[in-house]
Amino acid sequence: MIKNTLNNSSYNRNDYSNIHLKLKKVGLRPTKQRTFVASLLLNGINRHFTAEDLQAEVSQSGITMAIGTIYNCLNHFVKCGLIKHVETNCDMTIFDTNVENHYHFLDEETGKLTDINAFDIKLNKLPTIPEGFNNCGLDIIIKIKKKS
Amino acid sequence: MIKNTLNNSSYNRNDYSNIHLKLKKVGLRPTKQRTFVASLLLNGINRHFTAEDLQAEVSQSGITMAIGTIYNCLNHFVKCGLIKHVETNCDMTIFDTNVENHYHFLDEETGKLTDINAFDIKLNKLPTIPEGFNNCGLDIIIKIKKKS
DNA sequence: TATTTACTTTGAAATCATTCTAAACAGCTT
DNA sequence: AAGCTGTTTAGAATGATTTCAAAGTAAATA
Repeated sequence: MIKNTLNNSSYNRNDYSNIHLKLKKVGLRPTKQRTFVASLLLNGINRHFTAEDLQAEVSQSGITMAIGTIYNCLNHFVKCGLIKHVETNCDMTIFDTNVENHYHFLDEETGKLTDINAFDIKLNKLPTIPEGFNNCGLDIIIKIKKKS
Repeated sequence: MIKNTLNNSSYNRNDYSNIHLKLKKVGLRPTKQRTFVASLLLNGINRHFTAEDLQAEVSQSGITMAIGTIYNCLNHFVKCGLIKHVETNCDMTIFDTNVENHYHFLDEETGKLTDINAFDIKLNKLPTIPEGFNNCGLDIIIKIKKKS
């Protein structure tokens, strides 16, 4: 019985040099775990997901990663700007691979998020940022509910 | 030794008839606990607070309320539109007594929220709400961070 | 290449906000 | 006042996330 870890996985058969570069560029040591997660997340496809979602996806590749490592990895990615949190009050933290300006619909009943393209909302006036602070991003959530 | 509950508190010396009306109007039975919490929250002053904050405040009035009751009460108030959640990814749920349209600055480092007046943001274009759904509110959060 | 150092992963335990439970209690209706 | 139903309570349970110490690994040094 062979335990599937990153040591004997398909990891070693792929070329991850571009991902290694991305990780190094933000100051993260490109471990196998981070590299594999980055290969799933940083491929240009926009996604919303939870830590648990990601663990399941990793698992489907025949690879085992501790949930603590998943969180550790995602938190580092957020801190380095590779992904971001969506500001919602949901019971689980939702991550977003799209770090560009864009917004969300939030189905209040199911918690499901849907993207809103940046050009579908036009902001003609914004408040002055408080003295001594920098603007770090704008989150807009339009809460919706199925008509009954 | 007298245990301070709502039974022997200042509750009974006040006139809560207007609060009772507010609660009845939204279909909530005006229990002593709800009435007292409503007297703290529904006085026209805009506040952000957590369940724990509220429990501390109740406690300072010499009154004991179980944390479960605090949550139960706040959740009912939200469901009835007396208060609302702020959509943030903070570790604790933040409630808001201001149910009118308005927005927030969020200090990413401290988690502190500050109000933005509705007229300080001008939205000139909004996306179409998905078919079969109703718009239930717009949350805007401007994340800020102290200049270093 | 071998050694060292610092950082990372692991699995399990701990934390902590929130919800649940069952019994006691309190509004409301008759 | 009786009875019905919804509410409060304290404490247990839940569940997402973090922490821990030990083992492992990338990178730096020699």
